[in-house]
Amino acid sequence: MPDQTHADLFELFKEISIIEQLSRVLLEARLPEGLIAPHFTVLNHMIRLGDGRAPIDLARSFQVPKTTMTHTLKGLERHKLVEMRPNPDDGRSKLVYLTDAGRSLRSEVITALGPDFEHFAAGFDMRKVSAILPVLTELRIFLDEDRNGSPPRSDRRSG
Amino acid sequence: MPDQTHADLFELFKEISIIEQLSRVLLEARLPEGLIAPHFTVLNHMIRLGDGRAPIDLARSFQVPKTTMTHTLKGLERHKLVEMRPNPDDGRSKLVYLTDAGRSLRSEVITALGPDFEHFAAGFDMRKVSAILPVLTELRIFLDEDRNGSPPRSDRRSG
DNA sequence: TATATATAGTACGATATCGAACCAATCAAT
DNA sequence: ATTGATTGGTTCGATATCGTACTATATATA
Repeated sequence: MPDQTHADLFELFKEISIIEQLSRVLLEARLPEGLIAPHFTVLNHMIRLGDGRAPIDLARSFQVPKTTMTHTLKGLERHKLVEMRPNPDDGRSKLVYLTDAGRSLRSEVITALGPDFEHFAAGFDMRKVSAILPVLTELRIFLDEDRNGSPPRSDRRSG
Repeated sequence: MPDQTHADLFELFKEISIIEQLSRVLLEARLPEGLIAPHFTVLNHMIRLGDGRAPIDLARSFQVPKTTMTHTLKGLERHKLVEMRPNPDDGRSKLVYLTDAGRSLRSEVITALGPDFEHFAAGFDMRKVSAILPVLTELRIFLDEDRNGSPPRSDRRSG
């Protein structure tokens, strides 16, 4: 039997995995037909951190293989939520830009989530959420920086 | 702009989504070829809560469509980590049992994660993990119970 | 008992994820 | 400038996820 530290970490990741799944289902229930969580996540990321990045940068940010990002971006393109332009500084790469429709959709989804959030806040002590948020952020940053030290299993990092 | 409650919840689920993905990559790096996180998760679940349940029960527990669970169990069966027997009490259903190999594998994976956990504990204040764990559990329980009040989008619930 | 409804599981098709292999462009080292 | 290694992106094949539709069995109700 592992020690308490191991047990806590095991439990931590188990709870997080379940919460991720349940919250993903909630999000996807508010997305238009044909879009799933990764599509929305990419839109949100670009609005927050700026568009005009290369797909490979997005793949790194989300820690997914570049083939996966290619596929996700194709979906967003098909729905006219982003558009791809050539990168004037590098003939190999493209740059991803949000369309007006992309920006609008992101806002609409957030609005549509409002009642879900209200319902949540009505049944759960939001002070507890606020209390754990900084730790989760710290945790995410730690894991995110840490992975850059581990050998990648494939082209998940940098190709 | 949504209020602080909305912003916190949005942030909460975003962080959890990222942590889930990073931790899943860590777990899968320790799994044998051909097995991914859901396979391990099902093994772990059966060891903790007992085997001999029907696939539909597992699907409900993990909040995945029953077709997904069928597929996951097929993978576990192919690797001889579980075996399916008919349910003597219900001709429609089967019961899923762990094999010795299944039990062993689960232990081995946990052992293999040991160094990862040690590394983690060396770089992150474990008291913070212990502190947020009860809230995450409470959160998971809330979401999990809450979903039973919402209309399902398909056969994710109960078929 | 007969029939309608509900449930467990599977088959199938569409899309998603991901690793391997590949191409074109870039960069590094002469 | 030439050559070799690296990098961004795509193609392709394997597996995963999920919704729809279907079969078989069970349950409810006439």
